[in-house]
Amino acid sequence: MRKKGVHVKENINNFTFKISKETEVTMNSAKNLFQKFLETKPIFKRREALTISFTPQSIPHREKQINDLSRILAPTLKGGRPSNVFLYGRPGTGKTLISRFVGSELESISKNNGQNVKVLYVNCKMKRVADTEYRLMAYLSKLLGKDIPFTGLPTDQVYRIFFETLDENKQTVILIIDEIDALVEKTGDEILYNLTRINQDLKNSRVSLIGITNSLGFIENLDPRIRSSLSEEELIFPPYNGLQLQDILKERASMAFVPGVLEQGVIEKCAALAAQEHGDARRALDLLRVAGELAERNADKKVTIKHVDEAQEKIDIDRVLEIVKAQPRQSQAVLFTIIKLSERNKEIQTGEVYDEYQEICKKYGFKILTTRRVSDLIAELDLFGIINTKIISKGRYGRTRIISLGLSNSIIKKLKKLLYEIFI
DNA sequence: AGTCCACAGGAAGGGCAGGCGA
DNA sequence: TCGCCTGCCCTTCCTGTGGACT
Repeated sequence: MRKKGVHVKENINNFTFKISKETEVTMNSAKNLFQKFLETKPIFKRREALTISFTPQSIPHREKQINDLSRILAPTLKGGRPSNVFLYGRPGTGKTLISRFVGSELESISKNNGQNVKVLYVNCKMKRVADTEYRLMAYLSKLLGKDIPFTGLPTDQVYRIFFETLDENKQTVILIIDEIDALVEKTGDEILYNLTRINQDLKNSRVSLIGITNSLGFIENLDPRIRSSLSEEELIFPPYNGLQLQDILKERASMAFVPGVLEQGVIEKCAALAAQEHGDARRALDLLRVAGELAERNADKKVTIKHVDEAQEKIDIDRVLEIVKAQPRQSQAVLFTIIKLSERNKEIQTGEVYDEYQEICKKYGFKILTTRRVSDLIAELDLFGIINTKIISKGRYGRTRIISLGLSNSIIKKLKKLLYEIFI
């Protein structure tokens, strides 16, 4: 006898199993979705052309920077040591792309010329990879083919291993250190002092540094000895304007999309939105890629301006959710406290946050941290752009941070749901 | 002018985990 | 196994701050 709401579905590959009516409906809708997806004409031809890891054959509106950097690195081809160089510019202005692009060109030309040139790239914002002195040295040694444990060795030994590995062969090494300001902020500038003096300890090899930073004031705060040797040459990367971003997007879109799928005005809209974000080409590419993905997901035939608007919101939500998911539990508890308080008041003070935070800790069984630590967690959330803070003085009633949420209502709603799920 | 408040934030160090070499 | 090293998270202690109040 058949049970109510359950029936027997027979023999897919000789298996017999029972499924409920509800499950059958879900399976059918999934089947329909896959079918619809298969029947829809593809939108993307080469999606990766819209990702930041893609290196295009040409880079519009950066001819000057490419020429300047090439001129600085050219002495390598005649066995000389090029000057150390510093690249400045806002995010998404092409610093990383161009340094890697010129680096790989240099590597291939030097190979043809019988020169041994190696370009090593490291991003100091890669957490747990290259964000401390030890890890940076270990990572660079690994790039040179020498594995060093994650921890355990004295730092001077890690330096020694790196130097020895470097000096094993006669070669010129171009060391690209991206987000160099993040490294110095965390570990101090001693590491840069050591790196800028690296050639004094090498017999066979030569090393040149390319430092990359978004922070224009970074170099001013360095020790003068490091400043003079690190920035022997400097290149500035100005932000792209709307028209330049359009050129970049048109070129990438022709590689990424099937011809004719982009509605009139899509590229212009992505470029305009990214131009508002300080001319960030990365943002423009993300917008176009996500708009395409949303159209593909809806099985739409064309990418429209509506998709770009949706992409804009999706990127913001995803960014915030990813950051919050990656935070330690205590930081999430502090954020949860701020969200809760902001439902009552638009502006909150540190003291209120700490009082409410203690209640939340008791409720969810977390350890209560000190005010000092919570103050740091609030500062970190501010740094991520999730909250906005401003230090004010209330005269006799002390100094405090005024805290507000810098997010739209839809993001706050999703964030609250996410934090509830994590805590329960 | 001096005092006071409620913090901000720097410095030092403790405790723990992960890992190495002897 | 033990001593040593590093990174990380955290606490404790301390000084600094700036405007209202006395």
